[in-house]
Amino acid sequence: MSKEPADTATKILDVAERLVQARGFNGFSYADVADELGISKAALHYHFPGKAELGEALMERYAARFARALIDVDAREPDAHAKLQAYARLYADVFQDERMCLCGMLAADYATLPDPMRRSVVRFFDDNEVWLAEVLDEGRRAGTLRFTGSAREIARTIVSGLEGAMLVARPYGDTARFQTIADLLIDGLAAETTAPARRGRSAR
Amino acid sequence: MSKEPADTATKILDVAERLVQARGFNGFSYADVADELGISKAALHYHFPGKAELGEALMERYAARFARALIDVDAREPDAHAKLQAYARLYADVFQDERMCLCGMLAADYATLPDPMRRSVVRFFDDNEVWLAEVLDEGRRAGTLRFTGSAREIARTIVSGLEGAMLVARPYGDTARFQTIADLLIDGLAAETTAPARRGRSAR
DNA sequence: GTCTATAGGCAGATAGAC
DNA sequence: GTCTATCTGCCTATAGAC
Repeated sequence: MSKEPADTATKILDVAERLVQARGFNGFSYADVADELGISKAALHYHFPGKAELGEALMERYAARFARALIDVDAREPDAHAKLQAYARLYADVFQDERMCLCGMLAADYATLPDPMRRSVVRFFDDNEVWLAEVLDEGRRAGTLRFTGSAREIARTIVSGLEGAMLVARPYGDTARFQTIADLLIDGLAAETTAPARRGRSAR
Repeated sequence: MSKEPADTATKILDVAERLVQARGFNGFSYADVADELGISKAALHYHFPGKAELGEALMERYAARFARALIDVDAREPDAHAKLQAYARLYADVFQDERMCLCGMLAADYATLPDPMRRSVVRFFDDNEVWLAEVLDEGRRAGTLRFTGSAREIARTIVSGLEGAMLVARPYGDTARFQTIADLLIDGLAAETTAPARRGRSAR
């Protein structure tokens, strides 16, 4: 399903997305995208008036795609721990050909971003934390996850841990390096036992 | 100590470092630095022939400063857990006025960096992992840290966890957000108890 | 929708005077 | 060491023909 020829706007977004994920928002140009697609820069400006608008469209599509992926995970995985692993797999899937998570990359470029893009980046992290916190609470209620303290704080640790794992593993071009860290985060922080910040009794 | 007037080269490095940490390597220009110091771009080129050389000098100084800081930590903190906390504090100190860790930021810009800078970034992460792994092993031997599995993998999780925490917390301009995650990483991953990846018996 | 042509600005960098 | 002046090239963006 959904394998139509893909119109120009979509092709532009595809190429731009890959370039931003690999090189950052200040590391690619309209010329890069135009050359790769064999069209003129003016054609890009027809579809996206300026780089700011292109960036917004990029974020909008990425966030929507990610939201759909989370709904899929909720539908497919019954267990909270499995949901966390599926969540980490979403990141692992992105971590190909030198790509960062789009929002992780834009978080690095944050100081130079136009305001609408900034808001999208923050919203992305917020949404992810909310989803993760719900999964964590759900797992704790069901007994498949054990942790002490705030689910929201664990959620933040997972988001930033996965973003950081991509950031640091990318220079090594090493998927296994990312995966090992992701496993430690998920299995160590949220499953089986986790040490509370101070003086908590250990689970099990 | 060491509060001499600071020569031009040092002032250039100071300004450039802050700009790179805040805006990324592709988000600042010679003109930015020159304007802020009230000198000409040509003067910058006298001290650092090109942006690549400036970047290398930036990395060199940053790595040396970080290495000294680790030696200080080793000298001041007797306990492995305290060393980890002091290590996290090094990151927290950097996390001011919208700054990222220099190497975290350059990891994001990695695809666009000249080769010598790339090597410096990787070396920085390698050195940090080696130091952390030694602290972790030392703590395990002394009984102040408890974890199962490879110290090197835990070390990688800490490095990327702290880098990711900076990356994600920065858009919120929230130091507490960073600190909470750092505490969870250090106290949860390396102290007291930590769950092994699969089916391990829990410590304590 | 896509093109060519071009504007206008800023990037990194150099020459040569002081 | 630092300056002014300048170069060349790329950047984002627009105008107007097809």
